[in-house]
Amino acid sequence: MSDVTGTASPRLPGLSATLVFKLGTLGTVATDRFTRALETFDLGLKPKHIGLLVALGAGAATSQQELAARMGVAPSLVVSLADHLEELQAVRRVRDPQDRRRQVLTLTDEGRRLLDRCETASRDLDADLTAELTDAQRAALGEALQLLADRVGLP
Amino acid sequence: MSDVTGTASPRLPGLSATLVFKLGTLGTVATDRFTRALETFDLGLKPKHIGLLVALGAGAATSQQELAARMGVAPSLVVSLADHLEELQAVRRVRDPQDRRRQVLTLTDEGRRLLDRCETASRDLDADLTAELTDAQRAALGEALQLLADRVGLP
DNA sequence: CGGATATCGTTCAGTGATCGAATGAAGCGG
DNA sequence: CCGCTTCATTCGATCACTGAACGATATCCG
Repeated sequence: MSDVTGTASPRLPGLSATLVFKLGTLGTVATDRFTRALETFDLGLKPKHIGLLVALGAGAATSQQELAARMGVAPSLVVSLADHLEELQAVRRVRDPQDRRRQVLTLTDEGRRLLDRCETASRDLDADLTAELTDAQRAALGEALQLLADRVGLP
Repeated sequence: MSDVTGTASPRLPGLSATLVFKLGTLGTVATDRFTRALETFDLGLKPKHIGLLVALGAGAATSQQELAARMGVAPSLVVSLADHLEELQAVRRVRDPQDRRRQVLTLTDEGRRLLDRCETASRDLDADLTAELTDAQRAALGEALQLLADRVGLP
């Protein structure tokens, strides 16, 4: 009966039914939980630190500029993240002999251990988060999110 | 010698294959895009403002404390968000006659219009984001995300 | 009734994350 | 050699957000 025009009252679906909205809110929740998990390590690390390690683990040794570009943050932020990670021996900072302006970052064994701990923690969070999903749903979700990530050009 | 495709260890999947990681990164992207869309409105609004409108639209008139609890932010933040939205005539602030300490917020028609604009913008972002998904995937994704949202107690 | 206590909204100062501009060292083109 | 660019770093500024203090109101209990 109601609106043939179709514009008046799409109030039931609503903004909160859109993907961007759900992704935004769930993303915050996910990041919060991961942040709390990180805090239990008691190393003063934030998600961005781990993001740096991940961006580093992907390819070979990388300059800080390159890292900043990959992560979408200011180069000056990479400095402080790398400072902290270097103190923890998770990364090594070496001047590139071919171009002595560049600081080449590489992942150390300690950094790999740290990444493993994060992976374990993340899997635990995943399990808790998806407790009410079927295996098929879990798989479909992971697949779909991966497609979105590819679409926007992420790791 | 050590890498290449031989390692059957759980190193290949990696942290970036976990849901929390994907949700975190995609959540940031989604929020960034929504933020940019909001900026085109040129009303000085941030996602949190819209979050307040959504939290408000859900139920009836609500006190600021209640809103703060729902949104998981400090009551003092609700003050400034509501200040801005009130200037834009998107919400009305009225002292509760039953309890004159409480400021009761209600969504105005202007606020509803604003929400509609946001919904339209979000649907556009959704369409772009999921351009490479099949309809079935899109549906499954929305469903799964809704289950996660329910699981963690979100709108 | 009346004083102690709790609650609501508001203000304000402080903190943390992030950025942008300025700086200095190093490379590069002519 | 000399300007021009690029890299890392430092530093000051900004923005969102919080927590503590405050005043006004409400509620409880003797």
